[in-house]
Amino acid sequence: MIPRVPPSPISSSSVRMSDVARAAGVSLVTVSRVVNEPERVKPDTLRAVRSAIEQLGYVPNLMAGSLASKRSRIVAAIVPTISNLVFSETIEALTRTLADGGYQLLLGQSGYRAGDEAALVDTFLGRRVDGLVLTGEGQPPALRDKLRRAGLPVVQTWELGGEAIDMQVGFSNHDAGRAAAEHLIARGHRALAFIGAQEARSQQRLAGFRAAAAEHGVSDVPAELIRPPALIDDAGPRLAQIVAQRPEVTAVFCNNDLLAAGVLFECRQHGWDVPGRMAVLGFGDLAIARAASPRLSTVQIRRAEIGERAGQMLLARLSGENQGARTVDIGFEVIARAST
Amino acid sequence: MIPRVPPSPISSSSVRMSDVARAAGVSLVTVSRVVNEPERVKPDTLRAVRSAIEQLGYVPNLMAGSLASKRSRIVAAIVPTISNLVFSETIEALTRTLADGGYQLLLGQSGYRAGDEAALVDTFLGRRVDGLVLTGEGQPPALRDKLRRAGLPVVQTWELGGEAIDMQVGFSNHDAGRAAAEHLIARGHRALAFIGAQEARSQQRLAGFRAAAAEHGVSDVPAELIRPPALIDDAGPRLAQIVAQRPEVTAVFCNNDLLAAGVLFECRQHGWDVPGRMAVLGFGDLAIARAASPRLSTVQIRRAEIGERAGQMLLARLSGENQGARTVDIGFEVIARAST
DNA sequence: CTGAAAGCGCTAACAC
DNA sequence: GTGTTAGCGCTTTCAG
Repeated sequence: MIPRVPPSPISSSSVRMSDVARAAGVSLVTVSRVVNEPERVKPDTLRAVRSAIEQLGYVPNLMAGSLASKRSRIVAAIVPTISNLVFSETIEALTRTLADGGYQLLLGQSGYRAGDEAALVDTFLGRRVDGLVLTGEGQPPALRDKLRRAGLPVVQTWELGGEAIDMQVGFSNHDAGRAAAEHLIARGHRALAFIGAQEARSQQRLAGFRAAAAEHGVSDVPAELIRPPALIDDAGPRLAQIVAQRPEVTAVFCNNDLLAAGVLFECRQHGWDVPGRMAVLGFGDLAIARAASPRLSTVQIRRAEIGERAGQMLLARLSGENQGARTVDIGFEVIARAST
Repeated sequence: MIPRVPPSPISSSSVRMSDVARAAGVSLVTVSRVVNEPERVKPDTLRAVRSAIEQLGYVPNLMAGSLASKRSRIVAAIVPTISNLVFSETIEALTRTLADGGYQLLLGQSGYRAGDEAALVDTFLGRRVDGLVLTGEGQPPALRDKLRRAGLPVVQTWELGGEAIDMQVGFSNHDAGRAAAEHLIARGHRALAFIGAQEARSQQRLAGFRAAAAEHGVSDVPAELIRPPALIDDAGPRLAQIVAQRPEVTAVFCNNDLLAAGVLFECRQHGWDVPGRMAVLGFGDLAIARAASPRLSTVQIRRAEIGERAGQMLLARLSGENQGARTVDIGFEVIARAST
């Protein structure tokens, strides 16, 4: 028996719109309409074309479509690193929101290096992405200008303030730092310390933390700044160092919950009671904060909401709406649990 | 004084290659060469064209380039979710490796739903991505066929076995599960339990775990399977449940280190000594394993290496090399620390 | 509701 | 080394 050719569609990369048109006995334009605006095609034609598409295994070339329509349906996002829960949850929500709106996400990682961010922006502009999501608000002026001239919707996330390039969704890291200090001081602590990262937003929080502390007469707040990426296993040694140099410290504000968990473990290692000997305040309200023992007090940031709102703002603009808010403050909330 | 027009480049989206050509007094093709193969252009011309590019603020339209050259320089990756450290570190390494090779990463999240994965693949094929990275090896036959017909390089990650679509880089989850059981049994444990996720790879590990246990006469291994996403705060309650129903259990294998950390915290809550009352074995060797107290024994997976190797395999293929390995086993290693 | 013509901005041959 | 000629596969007018 002669083996028959399997009834499989031709390789997708070789079937073009015109092939479908011929097979369905319509013009190419009609096929385009079936794909993009099916409601404007007569049901009979629609059915015929769709069956041809099916039969041939046609996959529209979105690249060609983008070139012709000047809309790529791609949005790019740049984060310092994706392997930080803090950003990955934002990106997850953003990806989901965009996907629901028919957009895909091109991902870029700056690795906390400004030069890389600029280079990525160039590539993305070259790809004619329809929108851009950035992390932070500290882009160099040249970059800001370039983006404004490019005229595409841009959302800056995770920090408010500065002069927005276009739109912003985030919160005040400075205020969050203030709130952290006030929480610890309200609990009676006067000797505070800070563990964070050598990175803009963390340093904003430190500034706020110190400012609020100073207002209560606590003027000397030691800080340990870890060079990114700040991993959980950096936290323990840093705490040990703080305690060695400043044994009077009774409360530490950690710039994310993972670091705080590291501090919790370190305390356990030394047998220091938390919060008796050392109060620990985290940042972010990651799942680990709720699971830790003792339960971790923390500054809650609704990370997914940042991604969602950023996606919605972008989608709104891309669909022609122009009156939406340009700045969204999603705020933060100090959650008191057992560790402070 | 009449305010002069600022010396800023025209909006990037309006300058075309032909504009640069005119400004530099060369043909359009020469500009294209300056952009893509500068070594084939005479230094003088090069300089002239580059200065014109600079002056006009020209940003090449990669979309048009892709259409003409049939290479998008985009690779797509699909993971269940990016907000799981286990995948995000792989994606981070992949993104970096690809970026160094001049490729960008389009990100898709399947949310552990097979249907979403298939839909994403369609979109990505439509965008004519040059390569594809998938998680796992359990794609439905229709999808596998479609991908093979599409003829683009595909790397499946995080699991070995099955019939590869094209290339694979990962390890045997079944064997990793076996190794976990053997480690615990070697430490004298006979009443084992498992906490994992309702998800293919986790279940492979469970199967291996149970198989090895059975070989040592341990035939009844209770398992708690969490519906994804399995967060750290699910772990404690599950452990509590296991202990309530099976107080004889003395060792638990958690399917990632975050869950294991949750279990550690839960033990602390109850005052159960680890590993005295309960031995805890993690999976992944995330940073938290090294920071935990007690230090967490775990099955180490080199997650970044998966992303790196996947990227390299793709880049090699995209640059025409065809003899590289199609399957890379990156293995795993049981790391004994203090928790077992 | 459907079709014909005219590109989108670039690269791939092939000449010169 | 550089230029000329044809498209890449689709969407957009604008007619009918």
